[in-house]
Amino acid sequence: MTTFALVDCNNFYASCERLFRPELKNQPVAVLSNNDGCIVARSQEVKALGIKTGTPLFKVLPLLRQQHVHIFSSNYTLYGDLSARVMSTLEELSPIIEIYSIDEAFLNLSGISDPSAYGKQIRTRVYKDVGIPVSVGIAPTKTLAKLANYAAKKYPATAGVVNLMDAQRQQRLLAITPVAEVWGVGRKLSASLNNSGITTALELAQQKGSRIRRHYSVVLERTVRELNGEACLDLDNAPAAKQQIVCSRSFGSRINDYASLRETICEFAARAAQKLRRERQLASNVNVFIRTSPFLDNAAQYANSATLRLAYPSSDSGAIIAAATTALDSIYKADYPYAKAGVMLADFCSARRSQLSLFQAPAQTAQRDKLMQTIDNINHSGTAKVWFGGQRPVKDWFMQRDMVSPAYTTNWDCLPLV
DNA sequence: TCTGGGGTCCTAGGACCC
DNA sequence: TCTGGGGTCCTAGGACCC
Repeated sequence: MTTFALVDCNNFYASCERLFRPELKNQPVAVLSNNDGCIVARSQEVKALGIKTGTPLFKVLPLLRQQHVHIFSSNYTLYGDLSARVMSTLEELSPIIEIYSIDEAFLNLSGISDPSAYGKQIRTRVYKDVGIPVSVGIAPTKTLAKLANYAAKKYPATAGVVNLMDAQRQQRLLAITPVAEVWGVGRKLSASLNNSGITTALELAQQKGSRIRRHYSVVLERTVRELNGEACLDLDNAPAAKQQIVCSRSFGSRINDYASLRETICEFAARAAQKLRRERQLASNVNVFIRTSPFLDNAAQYANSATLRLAYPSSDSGAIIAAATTALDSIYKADYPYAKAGVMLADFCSARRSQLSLFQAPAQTAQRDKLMQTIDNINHSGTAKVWFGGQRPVKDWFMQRDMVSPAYTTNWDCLPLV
């Protein structure tokens, strides 16, 4: 039997902000989404105020002010760097690890004689090395490890580590946990399950798999099995190649003219192409979407998207930008206040075994590859220094970030002074 | 006034093949 | 008028995750 551990950072973004502002310890901290739109991370004190993740800032701003909550714009440079530090510490503690998201990872603790003690060590070590508090859930399946981690966070008496290897402990926790907290049960499913009288995780676990499969899906059936200690999900050590790459943003202010929208699409296309090259993949499909704000109900709405197929798979910024602008031209309508747009790349194949084009000489392709590589090398650090003519070179024009903290760990000019 | 961004997996249905 | 059985591939849409 495998022993899974789920290590999850506590209030990750809020903890990152606090790390370099020690005076904010025990103070309420909230972190905002792009454009300072909604709340995406909250310290314990803010959670206690009843503010939910995803709440639009403007709805709770008076309350936050009144409670002296420290508000931060998102600073993904900082979070990404601290995440990498947490993950490399975890890799030293366990040879097999699956990085599941920016703030959590599954570890394989099979063969460790006292997993609970090891869980405590993990906590201590990450806090000492990186300064970020984590919680640890241990169980024979990933779904149960998720649940154990939930309990480690929810119940202070656990001191941040819950070991669910024992079947009776599993039952006790499942019985007091709402079904909505189960990994894979979201809003729609929990509402539907509640209607059928299934309100706790234990009640879900006691369902017959075949019945769940008939009424819901094979996915939920797998969840039921996992809740009963039958491991259906393996630890995924080497992340699979991406199947799509998206670059999209809501705008800090509406875009009303074609020229600006075109520049935005070029910028997204170039960034997506760069991500694609980092993945060492080639894309065949380029999709562009544009839309007005669905929240302005008195204004005329327009949303559309178009997909273009490239003549041959490519990661060439020039080819992808050209396709994206062509797609944009096919859906653009004047006189709408555009609020969001994006570029999606899909239908990938590996750059290592790509199909050559009948109409393009291999030497020419190699030359373009070299050009892209050179551009990536020049742009490697910090803001872009080389770009295509259609892109807008200034990068901060469409995003509102009024309360952003310094890039303490990645920019010499932002080093904290002691 | 102000509502994020980036992903995955599964299913159903249509077009098409022999 | 009747119209098999077995399959693939693609797309759209819906659910979920952080």
